[in-house]
Amino acid sequence: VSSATVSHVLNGTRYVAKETDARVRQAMDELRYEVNSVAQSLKLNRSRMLGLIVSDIANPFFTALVRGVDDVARSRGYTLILCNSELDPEQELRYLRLLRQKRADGMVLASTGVYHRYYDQLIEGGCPLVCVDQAIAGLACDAVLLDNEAGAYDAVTHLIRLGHRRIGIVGGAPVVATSGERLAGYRRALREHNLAEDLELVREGNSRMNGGYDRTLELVDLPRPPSAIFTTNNLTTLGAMAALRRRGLRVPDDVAVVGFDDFEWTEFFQPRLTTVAQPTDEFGRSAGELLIARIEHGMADKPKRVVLSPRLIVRESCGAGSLADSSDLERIFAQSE
Amino acid sequence: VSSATVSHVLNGTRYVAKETDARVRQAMDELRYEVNSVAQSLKLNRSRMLGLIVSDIANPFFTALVRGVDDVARSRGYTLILCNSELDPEQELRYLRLLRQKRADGMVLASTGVYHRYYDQLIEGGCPLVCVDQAIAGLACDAVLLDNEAGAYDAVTHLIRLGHRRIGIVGGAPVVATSGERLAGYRRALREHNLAEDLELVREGNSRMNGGYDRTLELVDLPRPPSAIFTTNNLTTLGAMAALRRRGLRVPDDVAVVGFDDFEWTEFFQPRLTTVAQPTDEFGRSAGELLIARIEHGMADKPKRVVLSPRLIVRESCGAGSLADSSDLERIFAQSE
DNA sequence: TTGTAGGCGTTATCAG
DNA sequence: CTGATAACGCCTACAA
Repeated sequence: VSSATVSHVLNGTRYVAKETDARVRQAMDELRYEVNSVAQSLKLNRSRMLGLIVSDIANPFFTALVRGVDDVARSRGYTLILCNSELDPEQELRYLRLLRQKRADGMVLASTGVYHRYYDQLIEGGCPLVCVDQAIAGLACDAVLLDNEAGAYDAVTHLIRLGHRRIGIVGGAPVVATSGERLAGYRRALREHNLAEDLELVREGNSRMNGGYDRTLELVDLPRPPSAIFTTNNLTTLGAMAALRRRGLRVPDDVAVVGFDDFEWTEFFQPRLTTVAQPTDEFGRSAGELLIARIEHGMADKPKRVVLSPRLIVRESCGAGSLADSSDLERIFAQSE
Repeated sequence: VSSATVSHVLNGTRYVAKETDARVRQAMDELRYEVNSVAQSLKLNRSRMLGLIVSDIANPFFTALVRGVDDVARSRGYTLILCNSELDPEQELRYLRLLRQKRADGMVLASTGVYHRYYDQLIEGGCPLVCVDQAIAGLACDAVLLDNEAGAYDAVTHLIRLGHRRIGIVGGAPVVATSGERLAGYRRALREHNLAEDLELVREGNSRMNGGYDRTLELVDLPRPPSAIFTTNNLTTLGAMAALRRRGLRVPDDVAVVGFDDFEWTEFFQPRLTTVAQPTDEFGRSAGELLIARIEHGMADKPKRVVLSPRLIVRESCGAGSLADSSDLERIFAQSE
C-alpha cells in the first residue's frame, strides 16, 4: 500500500476500497501513527495557526480577548499561538517576526501602538493582520475598536449628573491611543456641561498599577482635591483604589470613582465599582472572525473597521447608592455555567 | 550562491567569505526574506514549540501559570501554544493529539485529572510531558504539585485558633484530585483539634462559581449554620461571597471566610480575603524548566516530582482584625513594576 | 482501485 | 571557501 493511499484514507479525498481502508486504519492504530502537521504545513503552505499578541496576559481585559479569539479559532479549526509583549514594542516586533517565520496564517495584534515599518512589510507581504483595541496610525488593516471617546463621555457625564464639579482623571500611558481618546471624552463631557477644565486635575499614568497609585496620590493631596476620579483603564483603577485606601479615604463617601474596563469579580467585593465596560468577548470574537475571513477569502477588499460600543455599569463606587443586589447575580451565574 | 551557503550565513554554521556574506544579507533584505521555521522543523524534527493545556484561561490561577511557563519558554527560545480545555477531558484529549500532530517538542498539562490511555501512549512515544497542579493517577511523568493537604490544614487550623467550632467547607469538583487533598487537610485539622466532623457542613462543589454559590447557600440556610467557611478554590470562593451577599451576611462579622488560591486584586476591596496562596509563578516556571530539561536531556532518568508549599495569607475576611494596611501595598507595587 | 514521482524549504554530507 | 544533492513527511497530478 502506497503513501498516496494512506493520504487519501486520512483525508477522505478519493475512493479507497473498503478492505484497503480497513487495513490502513488498522496499521495506523498499531503503529500509533499521527499525521505530521509540520509536513502538511510545508506542502500546503498554511499552518492553521493564528498568532495572538497581547501586552499582558494577566490583565483580565486581554484574558477575555484571548478567550474570544480562541473560541472562534477553535471552531474554525485553527490553533492559537499566544504571545505576551509585556507592553514592549521591541518584544512585539520580535513576536511578529517569529509568527511570520513559523508561518502563522494570520495574526491578531493588540498592539502597544508604536508604529514600525515592519507592520507595512507584513501588509505588503500579504499577511492577514487584525488590530484590536487600538489601530496603528496610518496602517491599512482590519481593526476592532471601541468607541472610547463616547465611553469616557458617558462616565464623566454620569459623575456630573451626580453633582460632582471637580472631577479628576488618571489616564493610561500617553503613547497608547485609547488613553487620548478617553481623555477627549472627559474633556467633551466637561465642556458640554459648562465646567472649566482644571489642568491640575488631569494626570497621565502608565496603564499600570503603580501609575494609577502615584497619580491618584497626587490628586488627593492637592489643596483642592477632586470629589470624583475617573480612571481610564483597569490596572490604573486598581492602583487608584490602593492609593485611596492608603490615604484612608472611603469610596464613595469621600471620593467617587468610575473606572474604565470592567472586572467580573468586582461584583463580590466592596466598593463595587462603576465602570465603563467593554464587550471583551465580542472583541475577541470579531477579531477572530475578521482574521479568518481574510485568510480564507483573501486580502482583496479594503480594510474593515468594527467599532464596538462600551456600556456604563453603575454600581456603588460613584455614590449612586446601592442597587438591588440580587438582580445581576443571576445574570452572572447564567454566564458562568 | 547556493542554498547551502544561505543556510550557513543564516546560522553562522561554517565560514563564509565576507563578501559573499554581505551579498547574501543584502539579498535577504531586499527580498524581505524570512526563514521558514516549518521547513526547519520538518528537517530537524523539532519545532521549538511547547504546548500548554489549561482548563480555564480566564482563571487567575492559570493566568499566572501561563506567565510562568511563558517566561522560561521564551528565555530558552521556545514558543507557547496555549490550549483551553474548559475543564472537559474530551477537549483536553483533542488538544493533546493536536499538539502531537503539530510536533510540539513537549507539553505542560494542567489536567482535568481524568485518566486516559492516550497519556501512556504519549509517554511511551517519548513525548516530554509535565503535569502541573495535579498528577494523573498511575502516570509516570514529571509533575509540579502543591502540598494541598498542608495548605488546607493550615487554613482550618487558623479558623479554629480564632475560636470557630462549626466550620463549613465548600469543595471543588470531586473528580479533581486537589479537591480531595484539601478536604483531607480540613479533616485532619478538625481531628487534631478534637472537633467532631459534622457531615452536613461538608459540601462538594464543581470548581466553578455556581457550585460555590449553591453549596454556600445550603450551608448558611442550615438550622445550625457554620460560623466560618473554607472554600477550596478561587472560583468557588467568589461564588461563596456572592451567596453570602445574597443572604445579607457580612464577612467576617456574620461568617468568616478563608479561601484557597489568592487573588492579587483582593487587596484593594473589602473584605480582603484570607487565602491559602499558591506560588503560581513558580509553578509555571518549575514546569517549564522541568519540561525543557526533558526535551534537551532526554527521557532517561526517572520522573521528577516537585512539591511546592502554599502560604496562608491572613487578611480581614476571617475576622482576625485589620492588618496594618500600607505594609503590603509597597510590596505589591514593587512587583507590579 | 491504486501506485509513482516531484516538490514544498530546510539542513547535512560529501565533493570540489 | 562553496556547491550539488539527498532527505525530512506530506499532497497531488498523472499514469496504470
